Amino acid sequence: MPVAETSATPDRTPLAARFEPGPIERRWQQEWARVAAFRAPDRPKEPTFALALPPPNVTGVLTMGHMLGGTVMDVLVRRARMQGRPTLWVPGVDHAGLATQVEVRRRLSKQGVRFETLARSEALEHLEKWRHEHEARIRAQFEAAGFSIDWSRFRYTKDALASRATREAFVRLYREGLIYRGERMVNWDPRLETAISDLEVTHSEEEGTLYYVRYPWADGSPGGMVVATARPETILGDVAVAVHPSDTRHFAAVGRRVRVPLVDRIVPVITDEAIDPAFGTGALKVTPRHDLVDYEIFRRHPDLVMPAEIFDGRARLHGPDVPAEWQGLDRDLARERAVTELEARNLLVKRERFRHSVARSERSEAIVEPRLSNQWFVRMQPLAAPAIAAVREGRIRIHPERWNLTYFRWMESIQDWCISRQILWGHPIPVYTCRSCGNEFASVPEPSECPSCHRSDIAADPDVLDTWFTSWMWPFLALGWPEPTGELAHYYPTKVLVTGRDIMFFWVARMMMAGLKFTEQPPFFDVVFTGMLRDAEGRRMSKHLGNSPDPLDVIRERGADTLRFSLTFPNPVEEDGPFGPAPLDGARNFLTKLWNVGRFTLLHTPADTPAPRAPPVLGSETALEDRWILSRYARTRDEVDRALASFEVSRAASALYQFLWHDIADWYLEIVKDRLAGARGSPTQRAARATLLFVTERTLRLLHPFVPHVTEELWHSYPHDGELLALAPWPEDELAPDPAAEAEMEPVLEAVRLLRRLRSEENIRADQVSPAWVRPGTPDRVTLFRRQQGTVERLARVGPLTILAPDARGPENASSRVAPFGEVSIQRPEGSAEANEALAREREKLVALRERSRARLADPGFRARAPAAVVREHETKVEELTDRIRRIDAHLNRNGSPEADP
RNA sequence: GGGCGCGUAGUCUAGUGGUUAUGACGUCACCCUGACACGGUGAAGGUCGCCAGUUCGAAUCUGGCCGCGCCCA
Repeated sequence: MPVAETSATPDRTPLAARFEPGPIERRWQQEWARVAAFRAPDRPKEPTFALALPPPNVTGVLTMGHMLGGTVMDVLVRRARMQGRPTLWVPGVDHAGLATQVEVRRRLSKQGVRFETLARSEALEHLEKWRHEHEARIRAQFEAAGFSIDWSRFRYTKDALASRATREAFVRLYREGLIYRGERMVNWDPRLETAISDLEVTHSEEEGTLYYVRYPWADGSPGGMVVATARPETILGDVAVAVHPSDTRHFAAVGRRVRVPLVDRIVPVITDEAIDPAFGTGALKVTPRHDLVDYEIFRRHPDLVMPAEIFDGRARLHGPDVPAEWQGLDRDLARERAVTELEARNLLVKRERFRHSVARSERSEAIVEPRLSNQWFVRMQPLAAPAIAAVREGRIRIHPERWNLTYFRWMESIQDWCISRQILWGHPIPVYTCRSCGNEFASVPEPSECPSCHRSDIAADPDVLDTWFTSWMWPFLALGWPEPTGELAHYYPTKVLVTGRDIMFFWVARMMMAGLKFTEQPPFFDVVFTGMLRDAEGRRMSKHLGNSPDPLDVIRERGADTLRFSLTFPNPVEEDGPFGPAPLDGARNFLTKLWNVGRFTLLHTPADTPAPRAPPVLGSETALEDRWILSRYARTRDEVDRALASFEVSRAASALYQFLWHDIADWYLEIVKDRLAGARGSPTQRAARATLLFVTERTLRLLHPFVPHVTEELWHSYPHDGELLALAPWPEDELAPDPAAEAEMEPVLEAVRLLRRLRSEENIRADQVSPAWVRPGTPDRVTLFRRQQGTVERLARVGPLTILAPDARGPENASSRVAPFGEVSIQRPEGSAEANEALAREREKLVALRERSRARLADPGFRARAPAAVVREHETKVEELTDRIRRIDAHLNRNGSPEADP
């Protein structure tokens, strides 16, 4: 294990010839852990940078989506750390009450054990076992990715502190009247036998049958009301038939009474605005206990009487209104029986297929049974208002900004939150009832007596809390709230939250509400939503579909850095995008490129070279390519900083990709090869070495947050100060872009490109060096090309390259291209036909371009209204194009294919 | 049904009023040139969904239409 001194010299590790991620990643992960590089300081100097890892559910293992979020977070955290800010990335896992219980229940049932028959303690043991297994797996996955998490501060949403915080929050809201218990229509999951929240219900279009049932008139007159229903079994709970008040078809029926089939209950025909006249016959049955809309209709009609329940918690028929022989039938059997019976009584008018929206429990897939039930709720409006204001006033910013709309829309129509669950795995609701005096009270500590009558005969509420009631406090709970811990004092509010937008409502919005309510501060200032990854078939990757590869497998096969980079480039992290072999290959290729650029640099860095502490000093002797690459570096650094400041992680990754591959590797490195291989110790060789070392070393720093292992490895082979790149300073703006150098370089690069193209068009063999000419348009360009002659010769593989005077006669037997800066020509090989098609095609293109600009200039409106600069631009363009066309014509004419200038 | 968003080369994508429309993958041709074939060089490939409008000027702004996606009912 290399341990660096704070000196220039040689703890430099030799570099393997081939990039092998596995050993590198293990080595640096161990080293980071050994020196506790990611442990947040206990007494930091401000300003700090803290971020709470969205705690994954212990339900399962991590998916690629977690890797994506983790990568974005690590980029932000590692950069902040390199910038010298005390940094805390606090991790944890979520007990995921219902979801976990479902998983454990499923596992046990495979072993032939019914969860419900277990003793409470035994069931909890199974749940804990599950939790421990998955917690370990999740942690291993995050560690393998190389995320710079402070594992010493790991938390769990059901640990003792979380329990304390949950009770504290509940009791505070309870005492303020923001939590209440009430009999409401809730979404009931009959398979799991618990209430669930609105957000845990998914709606889907499904094929169903619509039954038309005749309700005979109560007075015995012929006919009756024909009512359309998808659920004839609920007829047992009907209290009325309703029509829309303006529906003329049913005017005569309103106020009359009908006989409910199967139970022979007499009920009225009423009117209500909620009825859709276009559905069925426009007449609907009203079953207040089993439909939300019906319940609301019921409440608007005080004369109606609430019937007894007809379903139990497992959605099986029961109760006084259910015929004895139907008792215990489940919904589906009940429907069959009802239909059979209606047919037998000749009350089933018809049935038709139709598509309708079916509500299912996200957890169990069971069709949700709307059920009137006694549950605990949080009043959301008073909590939502400050959270809406925080976003509206810019105290919390959402990225990308367009999700603001979705956020506002949901927040502004927010419904009360059902937080009680009839399950085992969760924090108990801290409400107690005194059996002696009937007093109901909430208490943070477990109470031993009734605070009112002081007797100890108290009963705890049997329900537990929705998991989100704990996780909505995550950013401050994870830092120790409600205790006044150092973490809270130094690291709260956290700075940013990164997560998938699929949990915007479940979690993000609720966290804002909880933070503002309990800590009177936003829990974070920026929310960054990542996109959803899609598999090869274009489906969203999800735990649910099981179509995400295990991150551990991908890391083992391809390496963590490869995985991380493939998630940030080329597809933007904030958009939905594909994940698969193609992006992984791209990332691997890039890392190999980085590795080889590093190797090449080190090949030309003598052992006693000091670390590049400052940019190379520029002087009048400095080579153009050195100034150029330093300028490109300065631009790239600025772009990376700008992008990361606005959380555009992929834009930063892309800038670094382009710079390393195209500017450094494709151009700079090729240009300076000659200088590097030249006389030992010459000033020009030293300058090239220093410049190459500087730009590649700084690039390693800029890339480190994205691909930490490979950059750490390379950096240790570089001359370096300090022990770890992870703790090395982030590059500040040591130098500014140099537009003059870039402008001067451009004709040189363009000449190389054109000569290469000519070579290719003339089918000149790669190993053949052809004579070539450059005829610049101006004397100062002549000077430029005389200086850059060697560069053009080597990069374009031409020679000798003759630099002609602007008015010189062009070469014979050559193919030419015309550029803005002048012309380039290459000698045609023996026997090559005179091929001017390319030049003629170029001419056509230029003529078309010139026409476009001329047409613009001919328009008096353009001259009058366009900015002077734009007009001048087009005038210059026309001149330039005319010049180029004239010169093309000169070549074409000499080659015997004259064309007139139109 | 309501709302929101998105339609740019075969695929993914950059580009919020004037650019010869960006890049990646893929395709084709040539090349194992001493950092890298996980590579190099070159090329082909786009009526910027369609139709109107605003403007001197529209991929970019507005409206309508078509298609796709998401959220909510």
